[in-house]
Amino acid sequence: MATGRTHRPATRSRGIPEATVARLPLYLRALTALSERSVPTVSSEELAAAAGVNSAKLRKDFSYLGSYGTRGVGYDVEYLVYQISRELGLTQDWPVVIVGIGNLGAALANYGGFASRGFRVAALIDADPAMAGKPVAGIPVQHTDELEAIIRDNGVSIGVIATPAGAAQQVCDRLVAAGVTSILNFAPTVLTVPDGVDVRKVDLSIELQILAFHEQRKAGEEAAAEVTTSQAAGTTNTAVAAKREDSATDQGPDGDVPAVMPA
Amino acid sequence: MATGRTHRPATRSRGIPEATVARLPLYLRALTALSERSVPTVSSEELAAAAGVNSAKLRKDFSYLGSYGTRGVGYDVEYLVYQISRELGLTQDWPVVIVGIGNLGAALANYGGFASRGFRVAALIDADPAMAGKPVAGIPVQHTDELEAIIRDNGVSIGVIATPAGAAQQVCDRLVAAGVTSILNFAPTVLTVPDGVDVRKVDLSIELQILAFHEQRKAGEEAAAEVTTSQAAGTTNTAVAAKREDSATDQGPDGDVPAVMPA
DNA sequence: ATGTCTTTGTGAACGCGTGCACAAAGATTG
DNA sequence: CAATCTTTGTGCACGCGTTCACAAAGACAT
Repeated sequence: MATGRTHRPATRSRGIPEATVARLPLYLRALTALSERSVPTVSSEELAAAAGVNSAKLRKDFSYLGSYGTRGVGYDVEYLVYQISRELGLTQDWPVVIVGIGNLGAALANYGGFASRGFRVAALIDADPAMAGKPVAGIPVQHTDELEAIIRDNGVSIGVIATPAGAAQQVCDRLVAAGVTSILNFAPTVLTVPDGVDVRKVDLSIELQILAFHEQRKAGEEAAAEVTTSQAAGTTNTAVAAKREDSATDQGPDGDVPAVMPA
Repeated sequence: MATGRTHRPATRSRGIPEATVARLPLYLRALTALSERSVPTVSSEELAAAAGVNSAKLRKDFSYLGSYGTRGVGYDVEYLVYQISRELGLTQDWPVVIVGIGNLGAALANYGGFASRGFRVAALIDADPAMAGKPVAGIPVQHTDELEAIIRDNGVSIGVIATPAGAAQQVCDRLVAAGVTSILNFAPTVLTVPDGVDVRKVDLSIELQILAFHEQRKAGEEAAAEVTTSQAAGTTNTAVAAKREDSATDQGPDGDVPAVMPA
């Protein structure tokens, strides 16, 4: 179901599979919650349930990081939090710039989870001169002209693009030329980047379309079932077995306000 | 380039792989752009380049829909737009509710791409009584108390959750109980839903953490390379071969303003 | 009609990710 | 110290998705 798609076919980081890397933040979140409740240890079974994954998968994931568990007991929560944080590079500070301060950009700037885990909003950038100087989330918006200087002076390597689709590639090119090597793209466009630059995309429109597909399929099956079984009673089957969502592959929500691209 | 038509409607809709479904919106977007430029046909090679995927993969994807291409010519743009739209269920109207009208919820409500492709914002719902009646994106916000009635009266089957993490599961339960069977979750939490309900999650925090991982890895390799190769000249390799991002799997941005969950 | 050229559609091989099932490791109890 | 019980770590098999490579199909030229 979900997205979580890997981008590059190759580049098996350092032995850690891409699918595992995508799940580490999930484990980290569950572990942090346990840590706050002062739970000392967890079994793979418990943690897997909290993260919504298979316990065998979780154990295999952790095995790529090393043997941090104790048989018969489980995993030490604090220790695991540290190990995963370190593996994900969250023990260091990551200055991030957000380009395109429309509705979405502002929402991202205000997002609390940003600062909580090593990420720091170094600057907000927008092409509209009228926005310049106006504070958003306590940070004054700067004009696009300053982009290169901002990247350079703050040592920014991660950029978030929340511009309309039409401006995304251009912004991307400038970010990359200025030294950014990781981009999180919210604009509904396929970005072309040089080798060595990572791009992850988040596309609302795509997510909705995927849901619509399954919704349509469900409706079709329901109709078909209704025909074959004459008239069964309560067709509205309300919650029976609980199923957990699984990390799917890839994709997400999407662009900004005046999206140029249609779908 | 004439377009011989030998298409069979090929109702094979049942066996479409999930990975293919996730790419169809991508193709559709590229095709729509071509359509607006009045391009009559495209080859798999051209379209694949526009969508950022392998051409063989694209052809195989289309083969699941049926034989809509013409050998020696390519695919008829308009026809393909229609077929994919139909397959994705975009030829019908999908009323959607957005729950949690904070920064993110408002951004989503204002998002233009919503209406463009079969999706219609049926209602905005928020738990804050002060928000009730206030128009956002031209639509008056309604109180959570109305949730069940709204779902029922509008026949809503797709819900978007943009609440803080702490409220997400509760909102989800109410949506599902009211009849929603597809959920797009922006809150940083794992949602538990009954069987038959689809959940896709979009988590900004996770995306950033994945980028940080690769960024750290790149920094490490760079440092290692620097040691081995003494001092090579321009370490700042600026754009050489263009590599396209690929549809990954899963995941995305994230929650709302006052995110309760840490990471 | 025949031949050439382009592009599709797909058979087959390969690699990654998932989940089962179990042996090994360690804690715990007596 | 021995027996028992719990939980990890992983070998293995299976299935999905990707990619290559090519035969078949059709357009186009002569």
